[in-house]
Amino acid sequence: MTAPAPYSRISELPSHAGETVRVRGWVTHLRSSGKVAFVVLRDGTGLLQAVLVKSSVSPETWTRFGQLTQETSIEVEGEVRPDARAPGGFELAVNGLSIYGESPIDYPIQPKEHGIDFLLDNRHFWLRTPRQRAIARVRSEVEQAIRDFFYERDFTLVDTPILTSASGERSGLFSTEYFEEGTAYLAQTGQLYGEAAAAAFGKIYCFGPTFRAEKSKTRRHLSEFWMVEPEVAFNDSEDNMRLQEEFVSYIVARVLERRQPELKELERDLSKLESIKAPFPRVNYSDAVEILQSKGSSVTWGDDLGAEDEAILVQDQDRPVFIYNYPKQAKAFYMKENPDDPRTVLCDDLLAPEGYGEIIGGSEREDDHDKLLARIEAENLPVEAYNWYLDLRKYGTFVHSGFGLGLERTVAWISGIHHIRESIAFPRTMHRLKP
RNA sequence: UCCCGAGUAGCUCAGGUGGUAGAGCAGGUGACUGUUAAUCACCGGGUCGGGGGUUCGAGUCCCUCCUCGGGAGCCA
Repeated sequence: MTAPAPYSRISELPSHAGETVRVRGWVTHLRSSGKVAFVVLRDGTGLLQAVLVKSSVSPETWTRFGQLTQETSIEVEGEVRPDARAPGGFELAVNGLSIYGESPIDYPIQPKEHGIDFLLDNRHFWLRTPRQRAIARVRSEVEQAIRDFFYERDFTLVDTPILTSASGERSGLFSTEYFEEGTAYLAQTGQLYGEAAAAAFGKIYCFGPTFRAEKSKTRRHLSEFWMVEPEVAFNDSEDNMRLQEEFVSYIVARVLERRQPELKELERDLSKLESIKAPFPRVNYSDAVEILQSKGSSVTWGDDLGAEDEAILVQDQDRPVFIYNYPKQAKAFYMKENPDDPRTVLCDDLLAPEGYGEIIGGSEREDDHDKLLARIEAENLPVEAYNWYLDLRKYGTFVHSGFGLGLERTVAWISGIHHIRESIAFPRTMHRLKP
């Protein structure tokens, strides 16, 4: 009795040419020509064409081929051999086939066009398709690049709470009951906690899911999205922007270096990514308003910039653009007043090219206790919830800056996909909680 | 919340001026020894989103509700 053939993943097959191996996976295509049959299977590392010749397999094996349907999970055993006609250049000459789990004929995803509602309802299956797997791998690479970037630069990762009492942003909050403490809110940002941690470690970042109950229905919004937020003690707003452009350039370079097959699957124009190198253009908010007005926009000084305005500012740019120092009333309470123009705050938005919109919002934080307290009161925020945050300005206040980068927007931009919902495995949008 | 658009077979869609529905793919059966989203022949498949109205008659016209999509605002 001989030992069973070893298992191999599809990507490893070229190194097993001439050997007999077993491969496990899911059926993606079936073709039959009477006495020769082809099974294409997927195992997450690639596609394998397995060939069955009726005269050289057992009758039982031939019968089992007839029972296969799309997405049946199977094991095939056979000899690996090079063949130019096979996808990947190698195929398996099958001598054994076993079925792990059958798949009824009503498997919903077909190799054809589907509508978006149908695909989102079947997201758990949609993930199995080549394009969606490519996006997910780009996302995974972006996340790893984010962690490596900060690790290499001696930032400490600090995980911040998701259940919070105070919020950092003004937009919609998800709430839930919290024991005897009243209402808790799902975090919209980890920033305030990050600021506390920056005084302990100097350089920190947090990275996790954040929640916005905004009733937004656009291709740039999710109600649950991932945000990475570094916070650096003694960085001013200029240092902050330099960190941002270095960070974004690093992420793009990493994906270009390691995810070529995925970018090819996504038909991404690589030249658009290759030009993403620091430094990025910087446009002062006031200058931006003048530019926009000269191009016919109706914005007036003091307004936040709308989606159309942002599109105008990035058109013809081959890399992201900083818009910095917005009016105070357009921005959050924690941003530091600009000493050179107190109507504005020291902050920046980083707008991605090709119409992907704002991928980063950053600022120097208000480090003056009294000014910060005045802003909290002016916004009618509950001061008692911010006492600990105000304490940071009372006990050894320090210049510090940080920013938040939206992971899904960044992944959508790098992948070149139209809608942000495909950049996370199970998107949460206004009208979708399943699957 | 506001402004558009769409709901017809499992999926993607077509159905001038009202006369109770079609195609492609998927599925079933058969043929084929090298297929690449195989090909060819035949077969089955529908509460036309729900409700109300006009009409002899509504997928089609009117009202209403629901669902979904696109966009705006807000933001990452």
